[in-house]
Amino acid sequence: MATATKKTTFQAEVDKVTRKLRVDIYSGIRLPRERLVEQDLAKLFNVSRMVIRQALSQLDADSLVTIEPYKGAAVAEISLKRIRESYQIISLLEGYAAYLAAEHLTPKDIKTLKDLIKEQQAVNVSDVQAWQNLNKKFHRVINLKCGNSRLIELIRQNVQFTSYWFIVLSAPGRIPENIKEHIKIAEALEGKDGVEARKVIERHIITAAGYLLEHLRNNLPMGMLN
Amino acid sequence: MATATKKTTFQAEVDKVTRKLRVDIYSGIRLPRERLVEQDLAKLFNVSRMVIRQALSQLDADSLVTIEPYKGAAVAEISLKRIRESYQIISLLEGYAAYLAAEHLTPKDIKTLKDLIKEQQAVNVSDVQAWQNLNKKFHRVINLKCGNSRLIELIRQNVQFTSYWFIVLSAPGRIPENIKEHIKIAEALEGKDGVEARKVIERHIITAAGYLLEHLRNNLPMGMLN
DNA sequence: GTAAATAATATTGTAAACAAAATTGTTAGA
DNA sequence: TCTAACAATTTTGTTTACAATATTATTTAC
Repeated sequence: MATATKKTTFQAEVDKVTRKLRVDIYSGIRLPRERLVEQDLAKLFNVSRMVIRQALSQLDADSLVTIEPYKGAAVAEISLKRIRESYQIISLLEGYAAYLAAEHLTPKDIKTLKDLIKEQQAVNVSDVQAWQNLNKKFHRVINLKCGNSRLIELIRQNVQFTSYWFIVLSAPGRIPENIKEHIKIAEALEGKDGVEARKVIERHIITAAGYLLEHLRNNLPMGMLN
Repeated sequence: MATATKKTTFQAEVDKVTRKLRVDIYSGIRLPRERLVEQDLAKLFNVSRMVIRQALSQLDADSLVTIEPYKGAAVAEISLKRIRESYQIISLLEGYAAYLAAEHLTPKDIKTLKDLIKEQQAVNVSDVQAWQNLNKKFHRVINLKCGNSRLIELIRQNVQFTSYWFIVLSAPGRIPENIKEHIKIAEALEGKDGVEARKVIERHIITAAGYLLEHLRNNLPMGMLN
């Protein structure tokens, strides 16, 4: 699967189901502890039970669901500890990617970053989805130029995490500050100052995580976060 | 699987086969491009074909084998690019782990590190396996104290890579230098200087990777590395 | 003899049948 | 009414049989 280029129809179905379930979990349509019964899902998606089993197994590997023998799959719970750890890792990986990318980014890339910042400034504060997309695009432009394909893959895997509904919903208050930091990052990269870009990105992400955790502590019901 | 605590006998068999195949590949008993035919392996290990399928699928996720639809599994090839990228990531992760661990390491941990260094100094230069083990132990003591369980898991996954036979075999020449660097790392950590420990570890690993790549370029037959 | 076409075989992919375990429901006894 | 034992049902786990595809061998036409 890691390198698979061709796909069988079975694998295509698995991918489709996996993606759909992933989105459902990230967007809060399926909540933590909700049971995921194979036969039900098979009927729902009109696929064989083996497709569902495979999909659930993948989501388990992503820590999005938990599987217990003879008990089945359930949407995984989320802990503050887990969130803290993930953001720490993301800041490390993205900071380093920016450091590496500084040498590879073309004037055209810098232009793209600046354009994205303009778009971000034009976003309505209440449109968290739009902000989320532009934020991801900004970081992706940088990450993709780091020159280390495995690092790119690692970032991709870890960054998915930030699509969780409770994280997206926590964004609005800090959008202006985030944009200011994006400007600093773009400036550092334009000057090919990888060390500075790294510093700013690491602080950027850790700061965001700090506010996020504070917000979650205050606003999410006990039991939601285990 | 990620969180699975209890295991069914089927899963136990899968794990066993996976481990065995992994060791065989890392140790060079099974070489790149070698086909892994399900039925043959099933007979060899005295397990059902599905056990083998599952095991191969896991190894595929680890990039140790490649699977193509209706063609089957084969031991994955290794590229210099892949090696370079992996070491870059390991240096990043372990450097950061050391930075974090500096605050958590106890005097007892420091003692353990110093004892390991003494053991390393006593190792016979030709006993690469012994050196490899002591080297891994040294780094593990530090990593385990970083306080971020996901980072520990990430390191565990990426570090496995260094068990490849051609990497282990490349070690002997640089053992003394490595020990000197270990001493510097232990000193930095004893002084709770996380920033310094990080710097030394990053340089330590990148330097080792540089020599390794040079060595491989000169000593491995073309076609071995794709 | 060579190359294309076709058959035979080997190998992987998938679904469906069956087995094992957990969960729920029911009954019987106190 | 409560609990313990047991039966019924649901759900997951695994094997097995078969289908799909690729590979190799064989035949046939030139």
